[in-house]
Amino acid sequence: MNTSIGLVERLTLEIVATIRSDNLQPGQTLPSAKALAERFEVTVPTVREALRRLEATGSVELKHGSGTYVREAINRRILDNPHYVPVDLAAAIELLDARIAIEPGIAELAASVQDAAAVTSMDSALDNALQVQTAVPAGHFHVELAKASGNRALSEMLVSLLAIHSRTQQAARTTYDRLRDHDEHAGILDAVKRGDGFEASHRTRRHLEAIKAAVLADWQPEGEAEVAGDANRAATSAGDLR
Amino acid sequence: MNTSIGLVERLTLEIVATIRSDNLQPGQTLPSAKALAERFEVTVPTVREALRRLEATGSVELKHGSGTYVREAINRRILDNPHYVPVDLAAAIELLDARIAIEPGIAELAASVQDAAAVTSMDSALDNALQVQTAVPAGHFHVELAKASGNRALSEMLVSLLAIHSRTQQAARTTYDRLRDHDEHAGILDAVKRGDGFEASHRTRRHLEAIKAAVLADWQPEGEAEVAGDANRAATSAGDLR
DNA sequence: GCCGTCAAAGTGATTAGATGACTTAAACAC
DNA sequence: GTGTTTAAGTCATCTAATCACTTTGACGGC
Repeated sequence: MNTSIGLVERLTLEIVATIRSDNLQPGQTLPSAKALAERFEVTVPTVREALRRLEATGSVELKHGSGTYVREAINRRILDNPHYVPVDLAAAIELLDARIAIEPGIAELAASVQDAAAVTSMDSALDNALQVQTAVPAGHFHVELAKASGNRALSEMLVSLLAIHSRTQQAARTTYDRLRDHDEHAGILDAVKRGDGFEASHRTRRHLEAIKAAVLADWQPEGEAEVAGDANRAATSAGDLR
Repeated sequence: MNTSIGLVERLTLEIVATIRSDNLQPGQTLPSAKALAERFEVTVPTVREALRRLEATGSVELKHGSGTYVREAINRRILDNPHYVPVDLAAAIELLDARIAIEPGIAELAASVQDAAAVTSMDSALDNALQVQTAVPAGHFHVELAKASGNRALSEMLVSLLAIHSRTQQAARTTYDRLRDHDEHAGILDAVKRGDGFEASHRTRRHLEAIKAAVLADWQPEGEAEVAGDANRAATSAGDLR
């Protein structure tokens, strides 16, 4: 009866269960594929198929010659599709619209929760933004804001949106000013600190709508201007979709 | 240079690419594993590992003895983690909070978009709800509402939330009345039809908060009352988290 | 003693071939 | 024409082996 699902899928869930029961944290290594095969009384190829499943969902990482490592996403419930390919500017706008729809609510929640630790994280995210920026970093202001809401489902959704965005990004270059970006973030953070949910929500919405407007404006000149002034551009366009 | 990613991951992306370029739709079958192995000049186990990745993300389904089938999720960007296990009542509340944070915005969007076809879908979803209910059906009112927003990222997020919820559900039984549920849906739909975004948003929020309140109230009696009146309960508790 | 080189062991990556189980549909008998 | 049987195609799993990469520790030069 229980065998209505395949051996591989069952094995996958068993591996996840042992990761949890053994309290393995992200960064730690799983037993070798051979060891897992013996423990669960299956063969190595079967184990590998199970690990590939977990790899696709970001739960583990297979490092050639090194081992299999637990990854953060094992604790996430909402993921981005790692195999999704089509990325154009329309998709970028759609993602921004999605953010406009959900982030004001997140900001409002964050203001009502008032988590001290989360506020600190947002503070440092504010500074980080003026430095270098990586792909979808922990320390991203909007992600920290979502975490401050205390609702993991919400922050996971935002992380997913931003992850997708980072793959779309090449198509959507923005000229959104870095300093303006910083100022608006500071305004949102201020409202959150004061516990003013309405203001936080409102500012977040305006912030994202301004970014969207900037993206659309940047889109207007169509084919041209694509090649011009890369160096100059880089100085002002780094603020980007945050 | 391009080989910084493994053979399996590259193969996975190539398979997705050919599914798209061959315009294979959900329900159609992929070439056999052996055929794929020959086409991409790898061996069958390697192909299988790639297919397992796609299986984990819901992009394909491997049917024993039959074939490999394309599935809907190949067109989704946001997914639920199929390997996520821990599910308790606190998680259910968190998911409801997430819905409260995002669905009002979705309803507002839907009201402003005014897609005729989507409204029709919501109409029939309204009726379906009084009939039997499956897991996370297409035809679910809130999903159709999200689709009516015209933003796929939003509807995908909601589908993910509900999919997670359906796995959590056993822990969270609600006494939310089916008729009340229907009436509130009708009210939201009415507001959407009128293009009254504010009203649609407001009603959605109240609707979800009422459900949350019902879930919490049901939780109060803690350990007791869990076993009592299953038959009676079933008559009124079917409305559930919609 | 310290540090760099190198060899060996451990681990994942990929291949190869074979067997079993399940599904489907065509061939066959009635 | 209908039902059963059979055969082909397909996924599922296993066994066995080779290759490639990483890490570590021993060895020897400095």
